[in-house]
Amino acid sequence: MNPKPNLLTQVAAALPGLSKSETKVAQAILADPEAATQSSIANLAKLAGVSEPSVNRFSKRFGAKGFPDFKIQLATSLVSGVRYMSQAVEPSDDIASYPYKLFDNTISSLILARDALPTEAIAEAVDLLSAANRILFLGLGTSAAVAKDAEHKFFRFNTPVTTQTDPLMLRMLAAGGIQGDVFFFISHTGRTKAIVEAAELAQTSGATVIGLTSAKSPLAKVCDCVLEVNVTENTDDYLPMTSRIVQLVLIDTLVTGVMLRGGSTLVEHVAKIKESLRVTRYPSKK
Amino acid sequence: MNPKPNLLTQVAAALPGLSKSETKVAQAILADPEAATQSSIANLAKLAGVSEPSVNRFSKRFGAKGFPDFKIQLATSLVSGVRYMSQAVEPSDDIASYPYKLFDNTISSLILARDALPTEAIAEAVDLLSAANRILFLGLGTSAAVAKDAEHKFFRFNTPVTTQTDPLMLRMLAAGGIQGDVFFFISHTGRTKAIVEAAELAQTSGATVIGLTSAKSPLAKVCDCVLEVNVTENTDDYLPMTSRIVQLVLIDTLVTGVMLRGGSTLVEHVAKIKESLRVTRYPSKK
DNA sequence: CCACCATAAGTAATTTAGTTACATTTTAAA
DNA sequence: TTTAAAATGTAACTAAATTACTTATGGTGG
Repeated sequence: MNPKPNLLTQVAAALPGLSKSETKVAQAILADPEAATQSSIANLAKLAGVSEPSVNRFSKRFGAKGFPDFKIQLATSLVSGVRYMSQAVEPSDDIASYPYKLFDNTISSLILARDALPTEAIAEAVDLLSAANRILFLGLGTSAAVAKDAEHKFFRFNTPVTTQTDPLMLRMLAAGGIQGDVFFFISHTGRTKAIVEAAELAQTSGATVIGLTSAKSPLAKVCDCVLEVNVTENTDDYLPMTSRIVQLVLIDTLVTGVMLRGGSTLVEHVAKIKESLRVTRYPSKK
Repeated sequence: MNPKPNLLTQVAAALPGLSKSETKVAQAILADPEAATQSSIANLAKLAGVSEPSVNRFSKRFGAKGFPDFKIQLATSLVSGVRYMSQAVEPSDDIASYPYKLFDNTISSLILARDALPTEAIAEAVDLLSAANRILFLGLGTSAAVAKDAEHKFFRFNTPVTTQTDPLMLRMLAAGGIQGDVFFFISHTGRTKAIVEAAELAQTSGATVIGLTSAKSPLAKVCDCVLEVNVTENTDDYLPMTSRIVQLVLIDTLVTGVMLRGGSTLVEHVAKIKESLRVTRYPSKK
């Protein structure tokens, strides 16, 4: 089952019930688990100040076949995460499996995305967004929700922000773009005609065009700055889900980048806006 | 630095450049990496049909000190994830650090959320949503974007779906709720007055009230079914980000649950809707 | 086309690591 | 205080991994 008890946690939890030398071993491991996965049984025994068999017994107590096996389990538990290459949801899945599969899939996608972040493009996009007089987040369908979220975030800065989902309005907006405008197009496939056409219009209008899309897509070709997000959705029958999550986190990254660039002034401004919401809420107990 | 190359990926990537027996070893490992972490060098050598030193050489080729070390690295790489619990973004962060921090934070939150999933509540919510005559996703501010996303997802089913962000409309909607309506309120804090009041109204109107919020919040108290999401945002100065991601993935879970419950009929229905979008896109090359 | 060198793979010996069996010590109870 | 059970250590043993060395393979220049 999925909620895997973390070995390190287990060791910590078992501490009170352990014997003298076993406690020593546990403490030695807890002190530097990383090192424990690297050292031999002799080394760890010396470190803990006990004999080798004590370490061996300790290992077995925690369900390992022996010390080497224990080390492997320990190494695994040091990485909090998900089993790699997660699985697609199947009709046979039930409540005990599909929620975990979904979370694992999403987490995997984020990990893959993180390991292939287009940092240069991010830096460039932050520059462009920071310098913008007006920002327009444009996406259709699922990407509309992403655009809306981006609007909410960027709205807190001093720059005017707009979103639009009507294709005709989109065309008009794009055609009327001027220098200082940043058109931010969002499309997972990068092949939605209305979006690509609007991007082309915006491009010729003199505005800056940023695309949050997959590499080499038609949309990517007409952008000044492409934020590549390559997520392979493993859902043929079910709905695409993980790509927009990655998009959202990437937008968080941009927001953060713009804030960092803006310095304390911007941070204060945002804090003021945040504070304005306080009265709309019931006070927190603590 | 952060982008840690996954050992398994590395092995797969190196395949073309490997010698005959090394390829055999690689294939044996790739065939069942899990098993490889458990077996001895002799065992793996036999499995791959090569000699033990070949396996040893193979291990060293990938930067390990020896075979046992290789096994540990392999075990670690099977669990891809985040090493340390999250760190807050600081003003001193630059492009090389903050994007990774943000992704890591998000991933950590998802892992924590996954390990504390309210499965019973999810199952209940799936039942309620499946049986609904009408579903209303209601959230304000950032949660409005989440509601919009939920609407997009559930829209694909046969059930009418609505979102609303105008507080007055919200009150009226809630007051006019009837049996068969499912009001789905989204609020990270669970203390937004407009939302809590609407939930109270909906509750008395006879409709079903589901809340996607944090435990023990005012909103949670007035719900028939509470989907608890406890994410501690570690952003005082910066913006809250990770909570909505967790919310979105939880909504994905509900969508999936409803689909699984609906069986092939519903899957076909969704496929039909998906197909209807094809003509709005430029065709994919392959 | 052969010879030779370089690279690759295997064999066997050696070394290292880990485990087991047993002896000793400690601790707690009678 | 004696005794038995649990805990720990010692030393012998077993298994695993590594190294050094030998044999095979494949490619290149004579």
